Amino acid sequence: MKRYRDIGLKLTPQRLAILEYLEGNETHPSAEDIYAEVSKKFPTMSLATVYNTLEALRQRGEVQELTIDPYKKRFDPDTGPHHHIICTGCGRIVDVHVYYELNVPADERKDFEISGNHVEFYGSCARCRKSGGDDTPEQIKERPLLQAAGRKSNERETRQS
Amino acid sequence: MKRYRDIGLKLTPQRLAILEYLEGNETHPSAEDIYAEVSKKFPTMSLATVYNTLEALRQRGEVQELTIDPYKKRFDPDTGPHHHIICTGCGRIVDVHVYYELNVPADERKDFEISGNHVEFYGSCARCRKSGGDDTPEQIKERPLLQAAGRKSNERETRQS
DNA sequence: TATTATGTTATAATGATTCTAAAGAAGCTT
DNA sequence: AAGCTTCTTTAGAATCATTATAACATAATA
Repeated sequence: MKRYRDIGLKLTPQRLAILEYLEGNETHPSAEDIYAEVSKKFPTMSLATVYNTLEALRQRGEVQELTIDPYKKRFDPDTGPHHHIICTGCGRIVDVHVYYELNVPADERKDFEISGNHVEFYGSCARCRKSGGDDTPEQIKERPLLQAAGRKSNERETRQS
Repeated sequence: MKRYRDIGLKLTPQRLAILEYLEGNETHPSAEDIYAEVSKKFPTMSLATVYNTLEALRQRGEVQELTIDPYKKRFDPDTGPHHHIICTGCGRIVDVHVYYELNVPADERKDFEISGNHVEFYGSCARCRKSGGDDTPEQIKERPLLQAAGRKSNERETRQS
């Protein structure tokens, strides 16, 4: 990830710590997750700083905001094109570095000009399949994260691209 | 959409109105949108009723909750498998009824058992491309909905499925 | 039509995120 | 290395979407 100075941001210790935590991180942490970790090193730090920094980075294309988790935004330092699988049991997210050719035929495009795409896969991770979800966050225990109904992986739709 | 009784829900005028509004609706409304409309007919109605009903329907697989809009949940009465394009200018969402074969190779699957998928396309609608986005919601004017960085539609990733 | 389980309502509570205003620190400029 | 200016941090309040609560109302059913 580029150094802050290169992208027009002042370099502060807090930002460095956030950057360091994010660098190569594949857990797709929420702002809270980042705060929990980074505030160990900077106990007086404010959650707002995390949000500020994330937003600054996002605007400069240095992190991407994932909307796949209905409970909160998750952040991904990998800004290259890739997709994700989310565990509907515990919310764990992993990367899928596969390229899919996804064309939208004109009659389905409704006059939109398409600039990008992102595939969300739903599934259940090894741990959740075994353990009955012991480490499942409370939130999810109460209201499990359901995938889009009917979106079975091998059901067929209208046509193939 | 099935009648409430068939899915174990009491039929109330409020629910009927919500159902009616949702039936065949392709705008992917938020809870607030639904409330705005339905409360015209039932002025004493509470937003909570909308949320309750949506949640009840969701649990029974009668609507699906979309997480594509970072500002709020959007609801879709079409529970068959399909995908979406969201306008990064104004947040409008349209359906994409196309089937894509999306296999995740074992080495990218990280022990997940995949049960479904959903493709989010980002783009800009005809209206936004012309009008400079005059009808863009305040929210989005202030902080435009950015698509995942680098997720250009024709960039190539690791491999093709 | 009485009973009972459910649904509705207003309102309070929650949780994630954003805003505010004051105090602090980076990065110049000298 | 001191001063300035501007950006950043901070604590805390504010906001917004969403969920919970508890009293009241009503649909389903016998």
